[in-house]
Amino acid sequence: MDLDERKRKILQAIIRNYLETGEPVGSRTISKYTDLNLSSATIRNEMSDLEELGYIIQPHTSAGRIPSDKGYRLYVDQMMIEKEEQLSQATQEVKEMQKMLLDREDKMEAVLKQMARMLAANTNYATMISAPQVRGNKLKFIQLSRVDTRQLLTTIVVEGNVIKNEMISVEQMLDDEAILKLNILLNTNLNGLPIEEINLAMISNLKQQAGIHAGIISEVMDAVAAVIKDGEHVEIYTSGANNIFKYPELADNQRASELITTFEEKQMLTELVQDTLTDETGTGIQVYIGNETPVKTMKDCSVVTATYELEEGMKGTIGIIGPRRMDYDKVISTLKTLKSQLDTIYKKDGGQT
Amino acid sequence: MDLDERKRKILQAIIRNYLETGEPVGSRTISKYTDLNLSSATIRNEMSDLEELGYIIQPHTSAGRIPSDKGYRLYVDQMMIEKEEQLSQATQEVKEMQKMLLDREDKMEAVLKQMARMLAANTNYATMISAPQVRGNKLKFIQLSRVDTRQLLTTIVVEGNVIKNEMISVEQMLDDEAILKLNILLNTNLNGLPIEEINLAMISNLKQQAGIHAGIISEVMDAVAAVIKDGEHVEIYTSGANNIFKYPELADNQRASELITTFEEKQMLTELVQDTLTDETGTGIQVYIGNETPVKTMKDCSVVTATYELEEGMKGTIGIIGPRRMDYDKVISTLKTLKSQLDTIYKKDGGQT
DNA sequence: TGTTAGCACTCGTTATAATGGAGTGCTAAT
DNA sequence: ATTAGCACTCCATTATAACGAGTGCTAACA
Repeated sequence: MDLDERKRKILQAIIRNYLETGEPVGSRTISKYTDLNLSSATIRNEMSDLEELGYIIQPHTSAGRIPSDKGYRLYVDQMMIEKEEQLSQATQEVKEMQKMLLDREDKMEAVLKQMARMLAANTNYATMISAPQVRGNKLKFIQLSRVDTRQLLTTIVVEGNVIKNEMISVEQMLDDEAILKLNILLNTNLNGLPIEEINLAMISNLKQQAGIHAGIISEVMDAVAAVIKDGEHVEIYTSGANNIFKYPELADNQRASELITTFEEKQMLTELVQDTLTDETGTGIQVYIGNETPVKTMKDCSVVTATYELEEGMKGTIGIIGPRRMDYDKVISTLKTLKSQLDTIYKKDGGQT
Repeated sequence: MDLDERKRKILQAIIRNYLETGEPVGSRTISKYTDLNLSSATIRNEMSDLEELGYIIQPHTSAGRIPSDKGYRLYVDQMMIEKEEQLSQATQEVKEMQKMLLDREDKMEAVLKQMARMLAANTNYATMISAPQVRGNKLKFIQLSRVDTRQLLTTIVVEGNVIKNEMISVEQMLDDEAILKLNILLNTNLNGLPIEEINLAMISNLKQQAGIHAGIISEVMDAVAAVIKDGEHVEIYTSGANNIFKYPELADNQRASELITTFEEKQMLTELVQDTLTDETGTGIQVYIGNETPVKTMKDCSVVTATYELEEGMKGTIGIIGPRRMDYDKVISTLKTLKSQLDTIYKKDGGQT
């Protein structure tokens, strides 16, 4: 099953060439391309073997060969091994990003959006990036404040510094003392509590203690519930969707429409994030070739993802989506450095909401 | 310059037909289509006139005619007059939306996104919707709370209920009294103040009073500044960009790529919002045909926009972007009813952040 | 004077055929 | 095991023809 040295070299040459040109590559091309001086006829024989083994495909008789998914897979795996720990010198674009990331005072949302845009511009592929999923599930702080005669503001802070505000309208006016009491009630009972431990009994207990202000407790608890729900929702930013038009094999109406929809709806991209986060291979980089991707609309694409991690448990995903014949080398090394940048820069004390 | 009754009828017939088919329409078709019994030859003469007047165009010598922008313009204007105050019966889709809008407890962001999606699904065009621009510029409430030994939370509420939170890290621990003092300081000085009246002198005054906690005041003021900046940034949601692939005249790579980029970047859409908000025609509905749109990448599209208004000054824009041959009638009436729904439902006490 | 039938003409679209060339597979010679 | 040579395949390109929808114009008609 193993390929001998020569076959591997030829396969590699085919793939390299195809990545550049996007055209099926013939034996004569390879015969000149490689340093092993062989005639086209010899190459033809080898190619015939490679096809039989499933590494390359002939679109039709009398055309050159193109790599199959299996071929790409071998190529990528091999590449990953060779490049191991080389961790490419920071390229120009990565330096730019680094500079950007250091500007931490910006909201994380803005940074991520900007990063997606930058990656897209630099790679000429479509990109996505998911915000770090907040695992923090302990209530850290909860407070009611009077903003207005008729309006109360609830502020809820969850571990990991997720902050949620909610306005509550009240009919009868509350005096400062009542608010203070409610605050004490809420904080003494809820502070430090894992969210899932808040149950019905506890809520009704709180309500009872709140007396005539039970209604307010209800609304506060609704807001807490909303925080949980928000936390489950994965925010995803995308950029460079238009890049798919640069690759004819993706640019026909049918495919383009599907892909654009996928990027726009983002819903389906969460599957990708999920898959990436679970299936950890050690390097934190994953390559999906063609049908391997969990998102079916991307079966004609390749996807390279990297997971990054801020504090304990806060993980996010960066993904690059391009044609099968994407420049895996460049993409992977870019992601690798970017990942390590993120990991180191954000490692200590996390971001803000 | 005015068209006689017959010419107008013919023009209308041409446009109607073209809207449906997307194909150049010939004289024979019209001869049968209309109720004025005329032979194709007569129609041909009339069409020749209409072309000379610039209302229709011949793509090439032996093809039918298609409407020019001027033709569309006449058609739309005429339609707007006829339909005036008819305010179409609520169609099925509008009813759905109505139901959705009543569900006000949702975040406005979610509602708007959902609405864009719905509109896109119902019309088969691309849609955009801008969040109501917050004009509220008075500080309503400002507060520091201790969340943690090392972290303070700033909560800022601006008129119109825009809420902003910011975490501030402190080195030396603050006791409750210090925080209380700071809060009093901030509120007595800033509450009810229009944001633009906060100047350097005032800030340095505050800092002086804060003594050793001047650094915290700085950070709070930064957060206030951020609120202003946020307010200027117009949030725009889009949906149904993929719909452009349903119209061959927009679906070629060049155009599609441009349009997709426009939708993705959203930046350029703000021009549209701006234009819509300023140029008020009374009805609140505006129609841009082809080159009339302020966004140059949409020169092959038509855009119909509606402005909606919540409280005083809080205006937003809904836009529908489709091919020149869009179903103006349906789009306009849908937007009209939707607009009035929004206007009435949200009119009293505005939404939340 | 407005309307219509008739007809030659235009021109994009579609279908069909012809040509070229890149690339293969196989065979026979080295 | 390698290679030169050659027949063969099949896509892509180009050329050619046939088609037909639609026009403009003219002449006849009410």
